[in-house]
Amino acid sequence: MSDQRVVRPTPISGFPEWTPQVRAVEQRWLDHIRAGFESFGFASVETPSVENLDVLMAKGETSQEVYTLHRLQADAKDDSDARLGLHFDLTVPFARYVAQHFNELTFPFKRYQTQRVWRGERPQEGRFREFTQCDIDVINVDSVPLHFDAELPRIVHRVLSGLDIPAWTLNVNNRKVLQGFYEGLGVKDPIAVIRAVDKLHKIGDDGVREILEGEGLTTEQIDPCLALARIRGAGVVEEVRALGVVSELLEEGLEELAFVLNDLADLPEGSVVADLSIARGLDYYTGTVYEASFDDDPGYGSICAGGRYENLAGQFIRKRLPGVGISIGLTRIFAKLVAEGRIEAGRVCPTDVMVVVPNAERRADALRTGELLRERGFNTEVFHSTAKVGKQIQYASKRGIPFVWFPPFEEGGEHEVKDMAKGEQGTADPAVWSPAT
RNA sequence: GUGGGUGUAGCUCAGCCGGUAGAGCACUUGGUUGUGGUCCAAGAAGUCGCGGGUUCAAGUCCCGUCACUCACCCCA
Repeated sequence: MSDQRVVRPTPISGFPEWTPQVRAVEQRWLDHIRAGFESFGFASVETPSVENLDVLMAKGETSQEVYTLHRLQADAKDDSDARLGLHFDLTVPFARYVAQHFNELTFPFKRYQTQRVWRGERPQEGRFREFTQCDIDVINVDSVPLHFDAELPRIVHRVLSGLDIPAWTLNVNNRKVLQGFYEGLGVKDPIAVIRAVDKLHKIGDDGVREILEGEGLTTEQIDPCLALARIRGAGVVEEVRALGVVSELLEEGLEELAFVLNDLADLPEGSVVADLSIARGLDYYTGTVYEASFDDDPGYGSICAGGRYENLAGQFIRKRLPGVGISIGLTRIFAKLVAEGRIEAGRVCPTDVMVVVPNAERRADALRTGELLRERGFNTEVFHSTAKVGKQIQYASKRGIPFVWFPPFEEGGEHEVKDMAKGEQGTADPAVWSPAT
């Protein structure tokens, strides 16, 4: 080592990265998810990593910590980039996208979008500043059929069931049920109640009661709110009605919820469950809401979430464009398995065959052999120098390459191939050889 | 943003009551001539996060700072 100064590489908190072995698995996941989305007819869309800040803030809620863009060399007066921010989810960019390409799209527009998003939060386990979301949304003019509210959980179920991950449950609720119920109780600020009840799993009944008392609710109001939040599973509609609260919005929400659940009745029991404690914070959702978590570790956070929103794109176009969407938190799920050592490492490299270069004179022949194998569909690399044969094989071994190819060491000699796992070696013809014995 | 923990070779860490750094793994080379995963031998590699202070002397004590990490908040 020289006495040159070195910039010590340190991990940047909240920006995960993987070894090739692990990345190989992640790529398989991505392929699987993509195929799952496409099997339902959703089309892929990709949007820039940045949006205008006023687009990102269109919701009016500045609760998200947005990373903004600026050039290092920009002089103090130059704020030409200051209006750009990295997107913190894919729904807002999607809404903008739909408004912008309105004329070119066919509705209802069904798209999937798998991209990284950025949030300037304090990272910790399962929570990142850069992570990948796999989003599917349906957006339509004026109204979106309720069938889509049921189709999205079905897609998620199909996709997640194909991945080797711990047991999870997708909880479903409907904002109208909560809001209608609270209104029926005469609560002044239903949103505040939704926020409080959303914390039920963490702070318990007493904690929620305390907050609600602070909001000025009476015991006669708080008790039904807590009772509502406890309702879960089959029979939710009847149980809610049994609480005796009446409101038009509540009834509407119950009917929607019942419709969705009924549509999903064929899924394995326990995979998609009605849970009236799910509220989804203060997001833009107005109807159906989804939230999935691991059964054995619900505190880890939601691994998949979404819902229905009325008119999200309304900020960008003078049309009513409601939608329903759901997002799989790929990074959060994947990182948990990586941390727990549950990812069975994939290949270090995609190479099927490594061709040995016997010596400088035979290199051209080795390259030709590599080309032939490649044309036949094998991922083939020709060793990068003329090191000792032992070194070359060792390299293949470390890289987990299953076959090492030996071109003739002398003009006119025979090719040989070695099965690294078995340690067996024999003559072979590169024009017809295949690893299946 | 608030509070706690940690910061020593590429990685995981040790370093007792202060006396100018160690292990394992990884890496390089060798164990001769065309063959890996084991073994043996040798070797290379450290601004002890950074800055300041106390001291004859600091990785070791004190202060500050940065980074990482955990909890809260919030969320995928």
